[in-house]
Amino acid sequence: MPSEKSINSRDIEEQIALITRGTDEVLVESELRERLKEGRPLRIKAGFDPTAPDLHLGHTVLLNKMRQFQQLGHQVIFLIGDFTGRIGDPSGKSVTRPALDDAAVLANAQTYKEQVYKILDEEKTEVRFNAEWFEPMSASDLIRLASRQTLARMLERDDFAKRYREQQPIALHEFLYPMVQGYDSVALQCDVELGGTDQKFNLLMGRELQKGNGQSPQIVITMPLLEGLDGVQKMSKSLNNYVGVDDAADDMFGKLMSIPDSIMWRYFELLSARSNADIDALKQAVEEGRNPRDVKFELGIEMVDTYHGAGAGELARDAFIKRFQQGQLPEDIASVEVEAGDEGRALANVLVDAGLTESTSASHRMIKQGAVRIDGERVDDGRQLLQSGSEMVLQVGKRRVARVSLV
RNA sequence: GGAGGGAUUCCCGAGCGGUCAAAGGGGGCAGACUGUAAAUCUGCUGGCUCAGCCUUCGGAGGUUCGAAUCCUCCUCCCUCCA
Repeated sequence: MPSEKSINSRDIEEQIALITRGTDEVLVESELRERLKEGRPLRIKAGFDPTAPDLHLGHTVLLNKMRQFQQLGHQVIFLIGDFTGRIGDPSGKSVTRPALDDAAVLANAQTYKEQVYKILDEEKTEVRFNAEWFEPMSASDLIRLASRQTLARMLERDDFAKRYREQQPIALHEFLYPMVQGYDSVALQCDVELGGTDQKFNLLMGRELQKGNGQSPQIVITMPLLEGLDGVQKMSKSLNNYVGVDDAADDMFGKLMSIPDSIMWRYFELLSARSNADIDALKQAVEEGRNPRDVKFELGIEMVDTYHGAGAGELARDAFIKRFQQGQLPEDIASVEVEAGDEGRALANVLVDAGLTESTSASHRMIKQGAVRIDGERVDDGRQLLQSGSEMVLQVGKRRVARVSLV
């Protein structure tokens, strides 16, 4: 970590170069330059929704940028939108989110901290909750805030325009979301706000509101959204195409191996700590015939090392090779006890009891498709009875395995 | 406040009195193949005591031998007018 004096000693252009690296947009770069010249630690904000406490690699793109600011000696504010979370972010689906009670918000915040400090420097992070300034706000304050924008302006936002066009419902309170989020910047007197490209509208709202409150408008920096495992849609929990920072090492590695080759370089660019020169060297190697799979191994190893400690990556890779390349069973198979009763229990039901299938209907389907094995032997009858006292390894497909003992 | 349109299985979307557990696509899962859980091909995709049975088509009633399909009321959404 560089010391505080580095702010002044570092060349402004050098800071700009680091800050803009990997960003989607910096609005407005000239303003950023002016702000940096002031020579004080800038207040850098990024907001997070308290309803989704499990961070995934998509979030880390932003967190890495926050850390860079910390390294340059600036003040990073990790804002937890406990109040805004209750409104429900309009982006994406129109499903109303459940209201969270205070206890749940606090618990989520705690989870956030544990995960976030794998990347951010705890000492240099200010954690804030926006209920702090919104709870005391009166109805007249809120209406005054709402008066600062127009319907036409709101409908410029892509989310809203699209939903309006497609005849999807837009509740009025959703228009308040950008206003409220923008007001956070006023309350915190931010110099810079970071967010995903999908947040651009909300981030710019902060500028508007700051101007209206006599503050200099914050500089807005958007980071590209990381594509999920499918390589097309953005990484998100709801699309189930994410790698969680808390995922088990083997899981994390396996998920990263499943990304299409085409998206591999994007992951390197946005997630890897490697220098551009190193990444270019890897690209060069693949062009010259190196197996892209092996380069993907490198990516998996680096990510697992980052979140599970040095050395964990190589272990995960070895386990992956054994299991998927050589078809061996994983080393640590979960053990499950299933009650069989006096007459024994049908295989189809045991699979459900052991959590390997969703329903007995699903069991029968899997068996019909040749996906089920008992101790490595493929079976074709789901009605066969398994007697109590026996023990076996049950597999459904390549990924679901359990050591089952019948009692 | 008025007029009209709509709500279908995870999602989109057909169906408009029986042959509907409900077309097609997406997603997901499985099998084969492979350099990987990539790509490609094939199959499956409500539940159960699974060659049979049971429960689904916004909700509640009703008509009918029989309703996702017809009627009544309710809830929610969209469009136009005010």
